[in-house]
Amino acid sequence: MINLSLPDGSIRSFEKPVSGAELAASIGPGLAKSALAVKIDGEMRDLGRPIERDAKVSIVTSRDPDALELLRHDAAHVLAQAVQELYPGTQITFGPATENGFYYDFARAEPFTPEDFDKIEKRMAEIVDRDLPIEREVWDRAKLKKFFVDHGESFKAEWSEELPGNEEITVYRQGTWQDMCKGPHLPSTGKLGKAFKLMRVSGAYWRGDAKNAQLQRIYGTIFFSDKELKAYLTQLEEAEKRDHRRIAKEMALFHQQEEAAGMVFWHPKGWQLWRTLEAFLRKRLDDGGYVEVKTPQLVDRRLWEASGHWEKFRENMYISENEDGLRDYIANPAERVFALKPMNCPCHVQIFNQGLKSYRDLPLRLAEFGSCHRFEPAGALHGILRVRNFTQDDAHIFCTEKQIEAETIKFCDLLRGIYRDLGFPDFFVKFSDRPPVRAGSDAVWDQAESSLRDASKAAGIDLILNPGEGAFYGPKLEFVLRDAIGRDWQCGTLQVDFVVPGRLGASYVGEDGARHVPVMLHRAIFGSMERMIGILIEHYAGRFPLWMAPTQAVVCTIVSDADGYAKEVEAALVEAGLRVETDLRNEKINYKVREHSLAKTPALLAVGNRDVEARTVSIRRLGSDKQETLALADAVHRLKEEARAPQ
RNA sequence: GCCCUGAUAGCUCAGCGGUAGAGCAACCGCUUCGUAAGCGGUAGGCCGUUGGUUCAAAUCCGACUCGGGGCACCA
Repeated sequence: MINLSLPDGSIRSFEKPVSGAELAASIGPGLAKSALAVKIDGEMRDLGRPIERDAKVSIVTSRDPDALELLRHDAAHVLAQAVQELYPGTQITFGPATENGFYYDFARAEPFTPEDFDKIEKRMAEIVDRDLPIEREVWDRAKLKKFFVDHGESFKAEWSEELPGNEEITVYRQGTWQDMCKGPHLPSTGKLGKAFKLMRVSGAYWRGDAKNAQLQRIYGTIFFSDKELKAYLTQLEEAEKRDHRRIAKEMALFHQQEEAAGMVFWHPKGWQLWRTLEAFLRKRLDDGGYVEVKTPQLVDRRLWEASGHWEKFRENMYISENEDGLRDYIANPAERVFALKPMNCPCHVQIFNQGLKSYRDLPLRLAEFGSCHRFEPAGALHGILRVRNFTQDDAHIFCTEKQIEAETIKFCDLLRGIYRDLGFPDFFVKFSDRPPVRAGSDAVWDQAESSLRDASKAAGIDLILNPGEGAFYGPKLEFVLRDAIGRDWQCGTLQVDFVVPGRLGASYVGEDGARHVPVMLHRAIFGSMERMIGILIEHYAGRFPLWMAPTQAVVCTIVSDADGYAKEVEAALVEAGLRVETDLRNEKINYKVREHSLAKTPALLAVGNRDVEARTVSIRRLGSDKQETLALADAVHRLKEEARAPQ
């Protein structure tokens, strides 16, 4: 007797094992039809497999949040089948579901182009119409290897060899096509539906390694309904409209050009935004007990050798010619060679090292808006989100081991407040531990990792583990914020470093009168000014809150008779500290409203003859077509209050 | 760096073997108007660079440069 308990609490008993499909049919014909899979004690299984033991079961339909992943994985298989039918000789490799859809990686000499998509989509639809049953088979390892070798599937053959020996190896068959796969899958290709679309083709490496063969990856997405697919495509269009490069052009914030690839030419409006954010952050740092410093861009190789950067980070550094102008530092290793700083930490240690420090000086928090250069591969560059010259809102906290916890808590509080005030109430934290290439002994890493973990716990922060992703000198916390359309961006960081201070000879005199090496906490909140500005542009779609907006208000005249008064209004707003422009052009108010609205100006102040007479202004706020007429002094007062940066 | 894709006026884009096009912006007039485009005119291009095919190339082919989407890398 097998007892299966259903989500509603009822229990169904069967004489012998039943399949998920039979269970669904026993509950009702509607459910049998919409059943896609079954969850047995929370584990998703094929509908056709017998349930052999007592368990909590639930029938998975398209309403189950986990069903989408199933659908997408199946779509990847159908894609692969369609491609192999259309392009014989193409090898299959992997094809998982992803967050937004699915992909499948193929090996084929001829490139796929987006022009092939129509054909492939049609064939996929055909396979859906064939409604092929999807069957699970358990295969013997040797048979599997031979099968793949015989069928010219060298990648699959390679992979089949490496599967752990104790695992059951399953093959899923749909019609004449099959793939080695763990499953689970839908009962038949007909369940897929046709709300799918192939999105793009790109390169990918076999097993994610650039040393391996290059495969062709076809991306697609699928939903249970056309309506959801359409909504997703609309959302993509929305995201494209928010693209910071597009908005930057529209709002004249900055530009980039090939003579300085990966760097930014800030225009007046963009630089104003930068200055506003820098001032906002600087105030918080001042209040938070930091002292600001400024250190050199170009620093002798010897310092980078001492810090370990020359060894661990040199590939990413810009190396200069030496002092005498000799370019060939390889032929003249004794000559002095400089490098543009890729990080600020070694320079901050130099400041720490000036003069004898006592434990009474700790914690010492040295902050810098430090401009760093890193050589990034051309393909990695992306607008101002990924650049080669960026300005870190960097700081290094020199402290004792005992102070790590208190400093971590203090930092998390500071960061939380800043993210909230920028408009990002939600963030999460990743914990990255020791990477394969690193400096420092295992004992030091053990200590660093456990201090950081304990301190995070004390700060009330939940950590998501991110193994092997730490910096070469220490483990780190990475703060990831979520934007207005649900995308995640890694910005802040806190890194514990027991290595670099010692290497660079930092020490302080302790209570015991002996010399000790301080711990250094590397930390950033924005991460980089450039990147944060890019994120803010996309988050707000250029419609910044008043305090951030480069131009906060434009005074628009309705008739030229109001020109003199408009200048007076402008002067009053400037006097109140607002960033204002005046539009005296001989254009209709409709035209001016449209133009300044498209330019995303937060406040428009229209003045006509009535306003000249009554000393009023009519305010129209971005995003609303309502107007409000106020006495000039009231309008100035109100805007001034609202334009104040969050305190 | 690798794969796909693209490059035409300041911007957005059409043209895809036969004399280079539109809208917006710019400039010049007219228009003074109360909340998302008033009217008319003028000017603006080595069709990314470079080889080739052709009677003829923005258009077809190759190379290169740069942009975009991914991969890898990463703040």
